[in-house]
Amino acid sequence: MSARDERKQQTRQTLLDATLKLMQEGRGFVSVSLREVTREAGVVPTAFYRHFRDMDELGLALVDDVSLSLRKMLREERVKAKGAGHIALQSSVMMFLLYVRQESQKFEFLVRERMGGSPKVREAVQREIRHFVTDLANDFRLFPEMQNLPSDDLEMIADLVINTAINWSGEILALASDQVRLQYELSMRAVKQLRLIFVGARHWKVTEAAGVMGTAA
Amino acid sequence: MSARDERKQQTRQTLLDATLKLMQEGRGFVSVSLREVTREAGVVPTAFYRHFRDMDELGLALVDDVSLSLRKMLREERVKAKGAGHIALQSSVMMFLLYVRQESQKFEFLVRERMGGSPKVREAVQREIRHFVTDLANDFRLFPEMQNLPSDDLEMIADLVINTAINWSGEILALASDQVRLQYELSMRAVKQLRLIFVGARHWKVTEAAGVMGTAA
DNA sequence: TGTACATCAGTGAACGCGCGTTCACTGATGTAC
DNA sequence: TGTACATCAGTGAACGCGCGTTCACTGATGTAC
Repeated sequence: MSARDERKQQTRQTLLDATLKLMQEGRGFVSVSLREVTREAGVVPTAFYRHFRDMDELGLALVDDVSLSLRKMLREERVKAKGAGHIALQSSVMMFLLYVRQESQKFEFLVRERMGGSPKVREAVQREIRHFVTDLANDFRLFPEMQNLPSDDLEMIADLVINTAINWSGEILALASDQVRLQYELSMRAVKQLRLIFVGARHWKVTEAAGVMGTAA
Repeated sequence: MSARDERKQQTRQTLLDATLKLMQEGRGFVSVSLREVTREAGVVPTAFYRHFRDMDELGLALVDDVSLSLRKMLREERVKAKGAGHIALQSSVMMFLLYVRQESQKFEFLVRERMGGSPKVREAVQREIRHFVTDLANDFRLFPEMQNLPSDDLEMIADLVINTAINWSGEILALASDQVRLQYELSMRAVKQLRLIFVGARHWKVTEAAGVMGTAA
């Protein structure tokens, strides 16, 4: 890659970073303007078109960027888990929530744009999330307790786990960094929720056919 | 209420309905302009100020409006469940999803603005959702299987159920009305997920202290 | 290696447009006597 | 009941502003010989 190409990539990255920064205070992607992005990035508005056709194209690039670094994180966790020979739920959840706060811009983007105002970006985010679900369902096959569940059920459980984790992310990002007490309580609840799901999974086959829950007094 | 007041309320409702209609195609609340709303409602832009200080105030009114009609629906379901003496998970989930599709504008608003671009509206939506969680946790006390769980755990489970249901809502609204097959599959998965949560809840106390899940090969 | 030309990332002026908000207004409805 | 005045929901013109996009440009970097 030539020096010119390198500087072009650098500017491109600056535009992506500028967008995430502008969204940091809770603004949605669609409400960030092309001119704001270039202003934040320190280039003239027309320079934008050297990199993206419009804001939607930048949004799709952002989805790629963000989900790439998330996949990297998950791969490392997976390697660690294999090394340890088991998954420690509590520490996994804690690690995850710390990572969310550390990479808050990226998670805020994903969480917000999952249901966000740009249809194209929204679809791209949902596609990536579905990918994460499939990956997790595959990981479940390594768990002895889950090995004998049908693929459908593994997907169903993975979907529940991923969506629940996205929820935690949204909630922890809504807390200020000095609300330590609330952050702790959220973490504890998150651990319990994941544990509950796994308890449900462990007892799944036996009760699958039951269709009624409880009888009121 | 005088005839003038009545017509004022009518116009106000027209503005609220116009906003929901404009958001129908997947647009976020913040991207809907004051002028668009008045245009859709058939009044002049300045008439807006007779009803709301700005769009955020209209947004908060919309949250009230929407959560009021949701609460009404839930109250009716609750009465039915008490009458029947039990909760049938499958039919409850099916009813819920049908209701989501029937009241799609309202649910789309809630689901989108839960993490949406207007901080004030977002906080109001999250407050309402927290309210739903508390209500559901109270309902759980009527279930014999759950009566002996501490309040904390009931809240934790209610939170998981509500957030999961919001997820279903978002997903079913993303499907076109002719994607019947996908809607059916989503419904089946939803029933299973709720059942899994309840299975987890039934076996909760016993395993609460466990901290490790599985052992890899 | 040195030169002449091509490429192209970023510039800067200009445009038309929809926006939120102000202001003075109109005329139907409500109120006091 | 009839009249005179007050209220106020909705009107219409006007404003300044930031927006996305166009265009012709500049000058540093890359390429061919």
